[in-house]
Amino acid sequence: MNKSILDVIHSSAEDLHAAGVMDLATLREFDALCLPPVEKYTASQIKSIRTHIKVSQGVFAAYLNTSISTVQKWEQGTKKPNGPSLKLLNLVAKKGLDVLA
Amino acid sequence: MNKSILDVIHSSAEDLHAAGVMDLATLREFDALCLPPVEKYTASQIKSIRTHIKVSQGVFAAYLNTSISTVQKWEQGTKKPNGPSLKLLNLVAKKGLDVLA
DNA sequence: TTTTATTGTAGCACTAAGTGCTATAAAAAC
DNA sequence: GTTTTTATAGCACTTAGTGCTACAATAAAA
Repeated sequence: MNKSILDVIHSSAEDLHAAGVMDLATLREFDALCLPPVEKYTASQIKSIRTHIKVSQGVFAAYLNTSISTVQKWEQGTKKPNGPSLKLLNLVAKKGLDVLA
Repeated sequence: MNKSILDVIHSSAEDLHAAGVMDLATLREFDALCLPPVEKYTASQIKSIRTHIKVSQGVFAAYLNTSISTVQKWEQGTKKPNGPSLKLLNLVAKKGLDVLA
């Protein structure tokens, strides 16, 4: 998956929309196709994401709006984060905690 | 919950950190306390969030990194979004879809 | 207008994530 | 050295998440 190609497609779609050739709904479809792939993380990677930010499991859980127990199980590998949780982890890993504030 | 008070606390904590009086970990604790409360949405409210953005259930699901089936059940009231999902819905409702891109 | 394709509704069934709780250990603060 | 915070480990339960199917409603194309 070449990101630059997706970027070109994306900006082209935006231009078409700006020119009135493409409606908003269709533009959104293109946007969805150009969404960055959501990475999966191992237990230790999840822990790394948190420790690099220097927050406790409790604070991390608060930002993600989940329970301490859940964060613990992610980091121990007992349970794996589901789709939306993974999305949040990706956001934090790539944009920092502040995007969730 | 008065948001302006939280804002004052938050910026005060940031100042203390900038002055070297408060360490990063403690600052984070304050940040977590000042996190905006995550609102719960009814089924129809969730649908409104999506339709206002003018995206299909499929596109919406792609942004949230969840399944179409799940979005449908949220909107039908069959199932209720869990913590992290609610967090994402709040982000979209308050900041728009682009924060997830 | 009729057909075709997309989008959304409704319900069934299953699995695993999410959650709470407890006890213990490790680390940090005092 | 003591206390407090933070993290680990495991048990038990509930329900969200997911896929699949069939059908209805809407939109697009012929």
